[in-house]
Amino acid sequence: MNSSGPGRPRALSRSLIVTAARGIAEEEGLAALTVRRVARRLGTGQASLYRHITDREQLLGLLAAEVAAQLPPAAADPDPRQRVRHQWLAAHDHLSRHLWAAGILAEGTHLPSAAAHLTEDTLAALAAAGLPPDEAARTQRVLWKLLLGHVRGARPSRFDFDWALSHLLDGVLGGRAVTLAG
Amino acid sequence: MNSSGPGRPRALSRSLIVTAARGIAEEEGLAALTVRRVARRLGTGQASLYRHITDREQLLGLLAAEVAAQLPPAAADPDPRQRVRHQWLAAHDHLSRHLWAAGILAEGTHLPSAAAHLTEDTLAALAAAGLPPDEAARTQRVLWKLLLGHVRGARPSRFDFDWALSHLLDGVLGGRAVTLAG
DNA sequence: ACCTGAACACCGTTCAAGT
DNA sequence: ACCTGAACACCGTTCAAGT
Repeated sequence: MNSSGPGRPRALSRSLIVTAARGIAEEEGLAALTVRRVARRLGTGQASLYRHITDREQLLGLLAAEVAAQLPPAAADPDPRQRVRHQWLAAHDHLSRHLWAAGILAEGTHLPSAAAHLTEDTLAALAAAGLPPDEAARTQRVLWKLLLGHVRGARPSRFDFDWALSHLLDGVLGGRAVTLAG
Repeated sequence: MNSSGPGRPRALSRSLIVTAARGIAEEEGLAALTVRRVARRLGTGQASLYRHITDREQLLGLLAAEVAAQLPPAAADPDPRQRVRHQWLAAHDHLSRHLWAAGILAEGTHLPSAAAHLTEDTLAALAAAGLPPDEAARTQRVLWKLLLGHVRGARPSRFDFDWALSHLLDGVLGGRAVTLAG
């Protein structure tokens, strides 16, 4: 019984707002996510939200950070190339399930920091595959752009993404062997 | 002297609307491009525009088609791989100069048809490089996604795009030699 | 001291009233 | 017959008035 008692009219909080906003985004997309709709869903006046968030932009950032934090962990494949491939395919699938968040993540200046574990896992795997740090960093940036390019906009294709991902890794890692000794 | 005489108050047309709209988009971005702003720039009532366009969405489509039609022609390099690379680098530069159009092109269902010559040039070059038609078509789709992914959103890098483009072409064309005889 | 209704300055689009 | 002012149903955000 976690229903609020009759003497406890409402307890608005940032996390309640984020949850309500995410519900709208998941159900009806980003365009339907208006401040007024969130307030209506929570049974509050629209002005009340501004006690807990500074503006709509910040709210979108919070939502995108949540989705980014739920990006999949590293795959278990012993081959680092396949480890990268599988983690990014899983990332593709995750973002495909939350398409509304892709646009926010793409504009975000510092938001990919919420996807820090994906970045770190990728850099580690690419290093294990013998790629120098600067090329690994560039590859990681490019994978991110490739993923967002595939997931946003019309006619997304998981197959095309996998194909591009594989060929890009082939091109980058080339004939590079997984050398166990330095 | 092409100033309108005093007895000729206005002659609104679709192309006048598109020109005015593009001016606003180039100067202040897509967010500033409102139907009312276009009307104000033309000295008309906002309702009058709807005699020549069906809605804002259609207007955006017309603008994006214009930008797509101005994508650069094929480069002159004798090596098909370099021909593809240089045409897509030029396409990157063109779209970078008209960033506001990238988003519209990305959503567009049929709009890439306005970029038909880029598609055709690329398919021809990839065929000349020995790629079978289905792989060439996939490569072309992926290049488009890669370009839009790079150009939209934060921190675009021409260098990263070139790097990804080159490595992708390497991965796709592999050791494939340019065979002159079937 | 805290909350929020009503207002402000915008949107895209429609339609009845004007010429 | 053609054009368009004013209205409608929305926005995000602010602030003065209410408890």
